[in-house]
Amino acid sequence: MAQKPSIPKGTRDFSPTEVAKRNYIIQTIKKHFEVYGFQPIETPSFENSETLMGKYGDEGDRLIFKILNSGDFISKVDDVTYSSKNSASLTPKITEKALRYDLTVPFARYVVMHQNEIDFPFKRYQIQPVWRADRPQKGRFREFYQCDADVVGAKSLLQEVEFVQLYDAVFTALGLKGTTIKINNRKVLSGIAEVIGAKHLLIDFTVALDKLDKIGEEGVKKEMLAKGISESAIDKASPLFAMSGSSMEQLEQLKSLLVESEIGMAGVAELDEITRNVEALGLQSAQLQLDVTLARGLNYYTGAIFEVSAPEDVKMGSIGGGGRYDDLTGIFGLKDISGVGISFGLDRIYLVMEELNLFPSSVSKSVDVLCVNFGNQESMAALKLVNQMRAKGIKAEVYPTNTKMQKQMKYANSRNIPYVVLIGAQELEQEQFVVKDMAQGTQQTYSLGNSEEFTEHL
RNA sequence: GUGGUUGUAGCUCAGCUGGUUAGAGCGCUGGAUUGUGGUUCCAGAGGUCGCCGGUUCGAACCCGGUCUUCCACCCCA
Repeated sequence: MAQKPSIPKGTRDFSPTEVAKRNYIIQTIKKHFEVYGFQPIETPSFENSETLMGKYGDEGDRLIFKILNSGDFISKVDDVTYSSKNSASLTPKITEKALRYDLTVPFARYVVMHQNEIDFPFKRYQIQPVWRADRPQKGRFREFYQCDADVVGAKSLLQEVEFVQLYDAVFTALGLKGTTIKINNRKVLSGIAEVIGAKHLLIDFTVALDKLDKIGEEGVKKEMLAKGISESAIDKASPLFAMSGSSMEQLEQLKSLLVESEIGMAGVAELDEITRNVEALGLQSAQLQLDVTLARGLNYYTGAIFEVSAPEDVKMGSIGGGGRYDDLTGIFGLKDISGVGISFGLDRIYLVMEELNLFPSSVSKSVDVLCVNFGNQESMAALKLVNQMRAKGIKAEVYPTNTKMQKQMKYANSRNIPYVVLIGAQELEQEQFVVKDMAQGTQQTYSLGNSEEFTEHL
């Protein structure tokens, strides 16, 4: 019995047009990564479980796809664990491998393993799929691509400035205007937690603060209370809810709030330097915005935190994120290596560009030239011409069968082919070929012996 | 992982309180047009109503389960 085919939830097939559009984004990102001096690496799709587990928090562990061991794995489990029916204790005994959850942790592992071959500072980029056992939504998949660029082994804040410029350069090149690059600093968040006396509740505090734009001031306060943050502490933090004005103005407000906190002031100083330098260099189409409520990736970020949101009129989560992590490689035994990086969410950028109609029509063009097939003799002449064009790198093909012209023209039209070449009996006799410009509807005749006359315009 | 939502032709969607052969637009195929697509006209093909089970004389419609989509939470690209 034939089964109805399907693919797992949260995964997708990509048609030729979709692949072309995805490649267009990838090529643009790749080009800029390389222009900025990053070098590509690739890592395996799956890692040893212990490399990934525990690096993304409890929530992260739950979302990691585990790979079942091969062979008779269940007989190797001891009876106590087996009969406990406890997933948490059974899982590590039957799954030694897991699918990559992001590109940053595998990169940290890579750096530690190859530390003796690497020239620091090491600037690498990596464009590969990652997997998360999340419940899918719009713009949220179980298999998706991340495009990461990171620098390890350099503490200078110049890197942060460059990453902001890199974001701006890529989004400008893609024609994606009006993106907002939000920036914050983990040290500022630590400072605030310290000043209000909730140092031990930093994560709870920041996770709640992060929701300000979503659930409002009252909602945030309520959540903080629920997490055990005292009312007086929340009161002290209240200036945060009313932060406004330019980045510089907000920094001034932060300075007065954080005078007592050494770490907080260090964060303010970093933000100050980064924003000043970005402002001095200027951005083309993106906007840099200080956002003290931004609190992503706290499991490893230690300094700057970035998040990019799509233009306002598009409903989409962040299309990029990143930050500085002072000791990511520490967990793998390599101390004192600072890293900072950013990530582009290919699939979400795709959805945003599709919604805003930003893909150039040339992206989905399959070939440049299609020759109509009029029969054996004629198509041989066409093949000859096509070979000349292919030698010049022009994408050209001959329609494979001698069907009616209407059908061939329709085919060219629906495949978005800009030029159709006609070599029929008449043309063959006169050693000519006719080129129809599909967009204009115009036709022009060229000599078969002098095809350059046509091809040099392409 | 929790709560909800969606599924009808290739696509976008109609389909009355359950009632006979389930419709439209677009697309597709053929013809008007034997050397001209994108415009026009005519004709035609195409559907186990997501899947499994139940209620009923009778189910696209009601009930249960399941898969999928999307949404909120969680978290995140």
